[in-house]
Amino acid sequence: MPLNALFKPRSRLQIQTDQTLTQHKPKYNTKSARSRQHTDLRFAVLEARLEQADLLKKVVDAIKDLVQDCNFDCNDSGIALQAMDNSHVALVSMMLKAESFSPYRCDRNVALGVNLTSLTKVLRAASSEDILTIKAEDAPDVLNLVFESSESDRLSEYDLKLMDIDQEHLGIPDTEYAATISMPSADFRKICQDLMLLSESVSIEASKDGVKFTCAGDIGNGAVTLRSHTNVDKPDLNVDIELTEPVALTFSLKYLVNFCKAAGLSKSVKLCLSNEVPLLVEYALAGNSYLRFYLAPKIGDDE
Amino acid sequence: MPLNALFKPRSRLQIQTDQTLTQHKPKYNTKSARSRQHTDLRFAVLEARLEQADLLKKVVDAIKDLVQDCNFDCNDSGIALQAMDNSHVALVSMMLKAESFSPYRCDRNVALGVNLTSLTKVLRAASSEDILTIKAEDAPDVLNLVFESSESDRLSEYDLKLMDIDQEHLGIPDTEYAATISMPSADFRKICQDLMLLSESVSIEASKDGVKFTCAGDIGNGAVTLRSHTNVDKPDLNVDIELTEPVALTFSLKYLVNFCKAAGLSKSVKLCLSNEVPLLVEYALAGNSYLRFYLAPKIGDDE
DNA sequence: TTACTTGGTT
DNA sequence: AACCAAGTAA
Repeated sequence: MPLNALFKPRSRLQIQTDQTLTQHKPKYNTKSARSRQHTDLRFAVLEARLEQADLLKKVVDAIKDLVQDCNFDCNDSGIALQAMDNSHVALVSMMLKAESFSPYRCDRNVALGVNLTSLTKVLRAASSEDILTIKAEDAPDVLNLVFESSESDRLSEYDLKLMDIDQEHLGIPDTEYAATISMPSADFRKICQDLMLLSESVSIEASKDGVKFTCAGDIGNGAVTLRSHTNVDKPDLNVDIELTEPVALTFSLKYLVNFCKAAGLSKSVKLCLSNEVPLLVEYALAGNSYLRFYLAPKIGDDE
Repeated sequence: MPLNALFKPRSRLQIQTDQTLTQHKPKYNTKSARSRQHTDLRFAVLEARLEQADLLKKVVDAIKDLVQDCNFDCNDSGIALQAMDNSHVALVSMMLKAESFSPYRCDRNVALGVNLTSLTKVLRAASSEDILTIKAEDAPDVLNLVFESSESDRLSEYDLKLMDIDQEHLGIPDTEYAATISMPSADFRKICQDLMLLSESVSIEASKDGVKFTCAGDIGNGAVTLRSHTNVDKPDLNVDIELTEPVALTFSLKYLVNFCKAAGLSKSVKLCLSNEVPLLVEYALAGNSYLRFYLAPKIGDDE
């Protein structure tokens, strides 16, 4: 079931799937071809400094296989990104709050249409320890990224061309989930990777004192059960389950494994489930920022 | 611009490019087909022992994609190799001095025409830690390579058939370069690899206190600036610039990335630039040996 | 196409 | 030193 059936598009009709699929080649903004020397002289509407370039590298790494092109929507509260994958089964929602930067300034709302493959190429040039500053002008045709090595003996500056992206924006309702599971992100990744060797889909079953991941495939069946438990010394390793009613839903493992690329961003992951509603997989980041993935459940014959 | 226009051929006219291109299939010497058992009984004109087979492996790895067949010119001072790539834009010049071997003996000048792909196959059999001895007879039709494991519990012996190679030999003039840059070879490799994702060519701009590598491509522009700095503790990481006048030249990144395969041979690399003259990329090896690459700059419309 | 080996990165 | 990616060989 596509996500659109579960989330209502906020402003426009669903994008033609064909159109989405043929958008592989970036179509860059064709405004005046300003030479890069002029960048500094124009007024930067956005300027955001990230102590660790690593954060953006990992975020983009985690979503670039789901989404090719998308807008980074910047305003004074931070940088947001929302995009569906081509098949409209998964949705990525990223929020990098202003508090995650030091400093952060955005004088005017601006949408930066970025091809994530190109952004990956640029970010590859940043070492994880580099300090990253991103800048954009008003009505920008490039995104400016500056990497400084911590010893500041190297300074790399890249201008990434931007594109106009016609983006569907879904309204994501605030949901009271029937079950909310917190668990170590590495464990969730391991479970999904292990079960994917047996089957294409996994059933996640939340009950009062545990979560059970089960799958059935040609070569056999698998089931991993985690019991909720708390260790005050290592809260990252806690398995915590909040439940209003028991839930069992089935999801595509391919997507879950994909989401798990974000495991490097946070020691802990939160899974939120309710019947008839997409699964929410949330990685909390420092400064109230987050990376969220939504995945429509498989229902009926889909399984 | 081909290198021939910048370096004068020393003794013969330029090889027909077609001829060079059709020499892909090794044409082996067709002297008497002596059986390998006799090798030991004949007088070895050349005998050179290398403590680390690794050195030769890395050298050959670094040049085998540029050059298919070439002569190893051996005399009592060492083993030299000089060859242009097929397109005559790049030139490799290797010198393994006698001091780099222990021991080294060469009683008579001898040119060993080798197919580098074949040599790679043979060297693949050597583990990096092996002791390598190469031997050749007078007027040889094979090159004899012996690998001993350092524990000397394994002894591998290979005879590589040699070929007659009609080789152009360019005279490389001693140039006073306008700029000589020493920098960590790993950094140079990283910069070239990163920028290659954006563009086919890079401009290298040397000024008094820094080097700037810039490129412009379809997805955006990139610029990496290194400031010269010295750290007595880690001289390998120094960025040092000797300059008589500022220079800015443009080069093909494909070739530079290729040269950077040699980064494993030395922690440091030297870039020498002057206007109208090929770039020299030098990896210094132990015992005054070296591996040098020359690359013709892109000029005018080439950029 | 898959598995392994090698090299690079953290 | 361990992990991850890419290239190569089967």
